[in-house]
Amino acid sequence: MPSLSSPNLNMRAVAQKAGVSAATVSRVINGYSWVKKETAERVQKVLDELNFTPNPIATALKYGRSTTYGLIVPDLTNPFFPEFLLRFEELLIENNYEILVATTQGNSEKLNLSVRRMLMRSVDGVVLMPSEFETRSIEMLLNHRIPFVTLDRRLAQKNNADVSIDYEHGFQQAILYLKDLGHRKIGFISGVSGMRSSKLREDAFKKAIEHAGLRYDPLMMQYGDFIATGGHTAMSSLLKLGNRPTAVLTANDLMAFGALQALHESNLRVPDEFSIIGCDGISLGAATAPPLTTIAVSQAELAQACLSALQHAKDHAGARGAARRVACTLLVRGSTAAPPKAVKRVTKTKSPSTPQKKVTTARPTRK
Amino acid sequence: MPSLSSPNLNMRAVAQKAGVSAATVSRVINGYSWVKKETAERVQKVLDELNFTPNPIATALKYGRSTTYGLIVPDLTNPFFPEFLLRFEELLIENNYEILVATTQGNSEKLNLSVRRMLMRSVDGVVLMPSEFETRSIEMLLNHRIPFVTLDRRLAQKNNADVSIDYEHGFQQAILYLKDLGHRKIGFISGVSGMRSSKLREDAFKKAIEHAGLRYDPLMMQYGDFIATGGHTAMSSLLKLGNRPTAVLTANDLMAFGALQALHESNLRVPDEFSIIGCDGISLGAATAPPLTTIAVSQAELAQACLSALQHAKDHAGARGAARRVACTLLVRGSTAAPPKAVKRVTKTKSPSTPQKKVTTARPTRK
DNA sequence: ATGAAAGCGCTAACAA
DNA sequence: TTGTTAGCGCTTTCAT
Repeated sequence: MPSLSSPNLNMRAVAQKAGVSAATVSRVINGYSWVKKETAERVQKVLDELNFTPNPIATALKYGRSTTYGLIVPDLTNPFFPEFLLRFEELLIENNYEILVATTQGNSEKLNLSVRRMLMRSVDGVVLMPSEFETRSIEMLLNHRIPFVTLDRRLAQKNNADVSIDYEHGFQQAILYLKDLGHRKIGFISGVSGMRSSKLREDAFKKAIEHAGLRYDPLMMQYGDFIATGGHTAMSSLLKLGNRPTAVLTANDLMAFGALQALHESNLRVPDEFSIIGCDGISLGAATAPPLTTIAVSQAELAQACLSALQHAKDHAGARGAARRVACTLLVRGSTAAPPKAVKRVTKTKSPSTPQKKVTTARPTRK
Repeated sequence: MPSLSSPNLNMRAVAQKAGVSAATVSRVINGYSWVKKETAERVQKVLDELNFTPNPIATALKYGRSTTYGLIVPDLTNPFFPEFLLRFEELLIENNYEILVATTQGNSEKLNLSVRRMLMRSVDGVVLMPSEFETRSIEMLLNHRIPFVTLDRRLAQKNNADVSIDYEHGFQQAILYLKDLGHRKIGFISGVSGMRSSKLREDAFKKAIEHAGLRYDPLMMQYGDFIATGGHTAMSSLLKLGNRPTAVLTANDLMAFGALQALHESNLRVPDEFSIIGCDGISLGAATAPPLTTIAVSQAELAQACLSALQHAKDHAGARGAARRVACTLLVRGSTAAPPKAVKRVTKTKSPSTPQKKVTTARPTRK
């Protein structure tokens, strides 16, 4: 059952109706070879008339490509990934590609299984977003010469590109913004300790702190788990600190939710008494009380970068994929304000290094 | 490229290695026909050794079935749907099925397109979750004899089953629970006016109110849009009411988030001054401040119901699918408590009809 | 009980 | 410029 209107319609039928051979129809559809203009038009007319689209399954069998990309994510419960999927889908349907989604839940067995599923379905490429990798699954991809893109691995080899998020910039904006508001003691809730994706954001945080001329205090850094409960726990610890921070950044939005919750339970009012900045820019961040200020990754850009990396790989089989970077920018919503007692010390630093207007991006705050 | 370890491995290769014909290998794999036990075992050994799985694309082309189900959802931004996807995936991978996901964004053009995509890929069935349907897309499915399951349509025809959520029970639990806490004025934030899915929950609400011996007041009902902003607006309206409610139910969790936000902005403390109950039971509901009490749908059951409906359709082609019901139960977290000034009027109603203990389900509250 | 052969719908090499 | 043919990997009559 190939095409839409009629349950049975194939190239031979089209060919017959147009008075040509199936091969010619194929040529017209794929735009290859030189088909006489007249013939092409005639065929095209029938094609339109019948609203015919070649059966992708037959093409997949014959030609090798399945016009399907795989997407392997760690966790569909974190809205970041569904939101990526959404954007990725938008891009792919334009090209009549489909997506095969698989979830790993941070489980390496499941990662292997997912990769196998992808191979079995002959995907043309895979976007690999799990936080932790495993050599074996990568090797399977490599063996089968399936192009793949990783996220934030900062590592590329043959048939393999990497898209990484430029946290440095986003974190710098965030820290400068907080500093301008008067914050001096800024904490950070990282992800799982030792995880590469945590490290990246930790480093960006430290760098931004130093870049802003503030002192990095290891006590201000807590580890979480990339989900809300971890953010909650980490924030509770931070609040117990003698010399506690007045503002906290988190390595993702989910943990910021948990942090918000912990603050609420401690009767600390956000943003008046405490400021929070998340990271990711998930749309639900607009729905917290107060709405979450966050370092937002452009999902549209991310999806585009992944897709073009995959397409590039197709056209340059065997070549090492380029590393691509995607920006992230501070999105000011409602969880940030000046600290309770604004630091009175005469500001020797240059006046607002990054004026809020400039920093605020896109989406309007609801307020 | 069929199977995992070696990029090229097909049935002929297996057959050769086992000293039989491809046909026999096929028979062994599919368990059909009577293959001599000895032969079967020998083939099986080679199969295991080579870790061979038949190429699903070839099977799809030949046999018609693609071992793929389609899932069409309205909105991946509402965690309810990714969470369903998660469960559905869990179920499907066991059977070596894959999922094709499509999003409609409430757009009927996109719904049509999605159904087309499904047809083109010869899916074996479709789970249709969009809030609004369009005859055309349903007809396409019907024409092609593709089994499909709808959600909350309460309508089944040939090759088509319906799974519906038993809101009545959940809403009753919620209302009784609130009543026992002392609430008498309970509001409701519905979905988009006129939408079937809104109506269902509205009716469940009204019924529950009356069942609890309370009076249904139309002023206490506001329409939202199934996303947070709508919940926010609706809650603001409700708060402006002269005789405002002390507790509010919402038709989904996302709107409860918005409601929570509006309450926060009005400086009303939840749950001390106002109670909120959502609907859906998305996991992020545990991460709000305070954690959201909600009427939780069992996603595992829902996924299972959809799958078995689809499987049933496969085995009984042309038959009308049965209607299935999935339960939902009150999940008490932290957004509900007695109203500010507990109603002193001597309770004539029977003592706590549904004690909280019994009502509270599963997941522990963080507190 | 097993094998040979045809064919699902498409494309690419080869012929014409 | 176009048509004929073979074959992608599998399943399934039809022979044997």
